[in-house]
Formats: sequence, structure tokens, C-alpha cells
Amino acid sequence: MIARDTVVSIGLSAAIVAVEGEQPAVLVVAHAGSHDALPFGPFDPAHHRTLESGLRKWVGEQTRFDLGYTEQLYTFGDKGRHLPSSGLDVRMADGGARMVSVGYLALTRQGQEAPGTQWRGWYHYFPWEDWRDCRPAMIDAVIVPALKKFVKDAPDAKAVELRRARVNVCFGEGWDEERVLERYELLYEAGLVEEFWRDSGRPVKNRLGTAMQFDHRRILATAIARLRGKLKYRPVVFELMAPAFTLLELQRTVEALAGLRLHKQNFRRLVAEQGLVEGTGKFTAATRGRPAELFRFRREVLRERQAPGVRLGRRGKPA
Amino acid sequence: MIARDTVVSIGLSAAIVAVEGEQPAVLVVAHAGSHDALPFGPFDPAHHRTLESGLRKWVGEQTRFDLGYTEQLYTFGDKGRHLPSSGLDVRMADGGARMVSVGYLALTRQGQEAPGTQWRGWYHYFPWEDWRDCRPAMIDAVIVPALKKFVKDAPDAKAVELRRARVNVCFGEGWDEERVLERYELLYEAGLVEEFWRDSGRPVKNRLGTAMQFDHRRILATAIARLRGKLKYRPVVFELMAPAFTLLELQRTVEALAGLRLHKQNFRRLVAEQGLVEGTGKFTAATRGRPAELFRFRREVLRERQAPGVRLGRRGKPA
DNA sequence: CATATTTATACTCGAAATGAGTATTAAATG
DNA sequence: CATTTAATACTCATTTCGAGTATAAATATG
Repeated sequence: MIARDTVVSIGLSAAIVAVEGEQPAVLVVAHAGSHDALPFGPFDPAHHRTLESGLRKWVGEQTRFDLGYTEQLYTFGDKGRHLPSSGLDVRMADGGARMVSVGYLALTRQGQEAPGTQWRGWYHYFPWEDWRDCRPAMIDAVIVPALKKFVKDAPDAKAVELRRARVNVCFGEGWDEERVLERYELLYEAGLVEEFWRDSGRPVKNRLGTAMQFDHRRILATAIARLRGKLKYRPVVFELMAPAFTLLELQRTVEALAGLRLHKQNFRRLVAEQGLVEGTGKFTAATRGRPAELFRFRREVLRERQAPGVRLGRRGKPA
Repeated sequence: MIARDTVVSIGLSAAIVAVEGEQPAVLVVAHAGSHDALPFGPFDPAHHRTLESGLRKWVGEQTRFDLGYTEQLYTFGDKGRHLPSSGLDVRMADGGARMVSVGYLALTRQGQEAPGTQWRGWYHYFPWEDWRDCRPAMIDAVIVPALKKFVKDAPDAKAVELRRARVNVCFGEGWDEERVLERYELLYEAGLVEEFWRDSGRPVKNRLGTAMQFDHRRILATAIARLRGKLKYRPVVFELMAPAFTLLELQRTVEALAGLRLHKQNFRRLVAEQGLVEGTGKFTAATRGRPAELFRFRREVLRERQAPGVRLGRRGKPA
């Protein structure tokens, strides 16, 4: 028998990403007076065969967006932390079932958004993640000192060591642009992020970056991390590009997502060698400087075997 | 209000993996007369704060295993395909809520299993995935011909092209050991796998590999794919090793998981350069051949910054 | 005991990939 | 026409990778 308490509702949240003018942006539902939220809806198992079809359905209704590429990110079920059940969600307000939320990443090109939704640069939520100009000053000015305190305040020597290691991996020497989620979770635990105080019902003491509703900033962090990783071994950037683009535009898009600058000449070499693009023979209407050739994505690479960017070889012959 | 039909049950399934004697094995619940299943249980939101704690709880009860490393894989919600709702599951037998299943990967070392469970080599379920000796003969003998027919039987020219591309990526020239799920899904759609016939309620026509209950083989495919990928950029193999091991044992374990042979000398070079292991000064009690030194995993690498194996450089200076 | 067999480990070497440039070309701007 | 901005070609040293060869240290076997 199914007890009432083995039953949950499923919420679907989507980080819908586009890049416009060198800024990666995410589509948010902005209510006046409350925090931004990701487009968010319930999964209705009676009407949808798969989670993804449910997602496409209400995203279509709510945002008028036709999702192209989508990818499931993670399923969060934490009680009391980050989740709608700890906030105010009408859908849950009648004391109904616990909610579990499934996060998705979707890539589109920016178009006209539906009323109530708007594009917002993702570095508003994660200002420490944009290293394109330089290491963000706030890291040394605010984050590292606060985290040092967090390390010192650990309950015992072992916890100190553990925290020190985490801080070092997240904000120490070197920068792994993929560890977006790890960094956010660390900042959360260290109480540097508004959500921490809200979830624990205490007055807000720190607020790094712009907060979001529920656990949506965590989902967005997961999305960014996933996208930054995927970039390198699957040709997903092209989902974000116009049908024709210059190589510099492509590079700027990748840089915007990765939050890093790349070496121009080598970037071109790489893209060309992989056979990811082909010239169209057309050129940009002159803006400034020498006009650039317009390229298009060679969809064929998807069929031609082996995902571009995939490395790791080292295979030997049978023993 | 929460309508009855917006509510679902959550099932948690775990692919618990260990490697013993060069065979990667997965812990299954084997009922006489029915197919093997992964350890599987409901998520009880009333008693568990997170999905993972729920998982650990009943896995502990059901299998007596203390899970070490765990990782969420994917959440499947397909109706009518692969899922319990299309099979016979006592938990669902009273016509209750739709089930959504969350799959997990867990890594352990093989110990004594609980009654009713047993370790089973994962290549029983995926015989085409083991390329350690050579390209499995069944691929050319059975799979490729059957898939050629599948391509030809596509409804229209466009579908033919799409299918051809998929077949090529999955079983054509080159072998991407990570595409385990893609290959399984292709075999499923082509009706080469027992689950396809079972899910569609027709008599079984083909059965490649050993079938599992519900969608568990799909979850296992996801687990293998994830693990094969993760191996390369995070030191997860060590979760499967004894505290001290020889470099050859380590290599054999990696090979078992990847389903490939590696070049011995280069493998050593790589492992050593990454600083992943350190010698203990002890040597194996002589079996045959020169005794090998015993190594241990240097857990410190996890703190020393940057995940071992991570590549991709190509970062430039600010424009 | 000599020799074959196993396995471990060190070292080499060419090919390819990578990081970091320099040089040259083609336009617009003033 | 010099200057600026950008595109694109080419170079070059370094590192990484793939594929070996060479040597060492044990057991097994005649």
C-alpha cells in the first residue's frame, strides 16, 4: 500500500540559458518584491509520459520559449534547505506532499520573452565566477577573509582541516572554472549567501551576489558547472549561436560561459582542426577593422564519429 | 491544491559497483524465476531529509552494505517504458501513484553480501562493452547486421539517415567507451534487447545480454557510462581498491571498468606524474615474477588543488 | 644450477598537441 | 596617409602521448 507519506510532488525547474552581447543570461521570473526564480512548474504525471515532455509543455506555456537542447541536471530533495517547502510556495501551502525538484538546463537563443519573465546576466548571481577581465576583486577583499574565519570557527581540529582543504580547492591557487557548485555550496555553508540565512530562519547577515528563490541559485550553479564542463567535449556552444557567426563571436561566447579569456589564434586553430565549422564565403558588414568571415556549425560532425573535443587515448593492445 | 494526479512515488535504485578479480560487478537482488534487479526501495519523505540519506538507509537494511562514495545518476520518469509501472511491482500493485525512479551509483569493495543479493559481473548485462581481449565477436556477428536492418526499416528517408548516424556513432569505426547508455538505448529501440519486448507487451524476439527488471539495465548503463567518464578526471578508482595495491592491480581495475587494455608503462608514468599514489616500501609476497611494490592512494591530492586528470588549458590573457 | 618465464620498472624517441608568440593583411577612422 | 582595429597565417619551444626497448628481480622447470 502506498502510505500518504511515501508520496511527493515533483517540481521541474529550468535554467534556460542564452548569450547576448558577451553576457550569458538566464531566463528568470521576476516578481516585484520577491527574489528572482527560475521558470518552475509541477510535473503532472497524468498528462505527461516523461519528465522532459512535462518540462517542455509548461515552459512553452509560461515563457513562450521553444526549448531546443535540454539536459537533466540533478534532482534535489533536501528538506529544510534551499527547497520550496522551506519557503512560501502556493503549491505547497495546503500542507501537501513534500516536494522534490528536478533541475534542467536548456540552451536557446535570446528572443522575445513572455510577460513576467526576463533575461538576467548569470554573473549577477555569481559575480565571483567571471574572471574575464581579472580575478574578481571581491574574492580577495571579501570572500577569502570571510572563509578564513569560517575555517577558524570549525568545531574541532579535524573540521578545520577539512574546511581549509575545501577553501583551498575552491578559492586557492589556480582556478577550476567548473567548480561552480562546489564554490556556491561552500559560500552557503559559510553563511556568505542570503539563502543560508533565509533557509535557517535567521536575519540576513551577508549577501554575496543576487539571491534567488528556493534552491534556484543552486540549480543555476549546477547548470553553469555542467555547461562549462560540457563545452569542452561536446559542441554545445552552437546551440547558443546564430546560424552564421564570426570566429570572434564564437570565442566571445565561449569566454562568456567559461568566465575566462582564451588565446585567439589557438582557439581558431582548435576549432578549425576539429572540423566544427565551415566558412560560408560571406563576410560581416564592416564594423571596424578587417571584416571577418562568417562561419556556420558543421552539424555533420555529430555523425562523423566521436564527439569533438574528446581526448584521453592511452589505449594499448590486448595483453 | 494538490490533485491526486500531481503526486508520484519516488523509487531509489542503486548500482553498487565493486571490482573483484578483474571483473566489475554489480550487486543485484536475484529472485528465482524473475530477472535480476538493482537494490531498489521507496523514498520516504517523512523520515528522510535528503534522497541520499533515504538511499543509504534502506541499502544498509537491504544489503548490509555501507555505501562509501555515492553519486546521483539520473531521474527517470518514463511511463510505459522500462519503469516499474509497466511491470509488476508490489509497491505499485494497488494502482497507486505513478513512480519516478532516481538512480544512484555507489562504489565499494566487495564484502559479504546479504541473503538474496549477489554480485554479478556487469558484462553479463552488456557483453558488447568488454573490449579487453578484442572487439567482441557478437558486434559483427549479430549487432551490426540487426542494426542495418533497423536502419532500412525506418519509416522515411530522413529517419533512415538519422538511424544510420546513430548506428555509426555507436558501433561504427572507433569506439567511445563512454557511450554505454547511447548504445543500450539504440539496441532497445531496435528491439535487440528483451526489455523492449517486455515493455511493449509482445513476445520476446531477441535478447542480447542478460535482461534486468524494470528499467534497471538502463540505470546500470548510465552508471557504467558515468563511471567510465569520471575515471579520467577524478580519482574515483581508489574507492574500489584495497588500501594497498600494486600498480598492475590498479591498472587491471581501470581496464576492467573501461573495458579496454592500457599501455602498461604509460599508465605508470601517468599515475606517478599525477602524484596519485605513493609507494609504501612494502612488496607483494611473491607470486610469480618480480615482486611489485605496494602503493597507496595519496588522499592529499584531493586537497592539493585541481582534480587530477583535468586537462583543457588554452586560457589566454585578458584582451 | 641454468634457463625460460613472469612481472616490474627505467628509459628512449618520434609524433602530436599546446601555449605563447610574431608577422602580415584588410578594412575603417580621422 | 598614418593610425587603429580586427582577421588570419605562420613559427617555435615545450609538453604530452603513444609505442617501444632495455634491464632487473623474482619463480618455475628441466
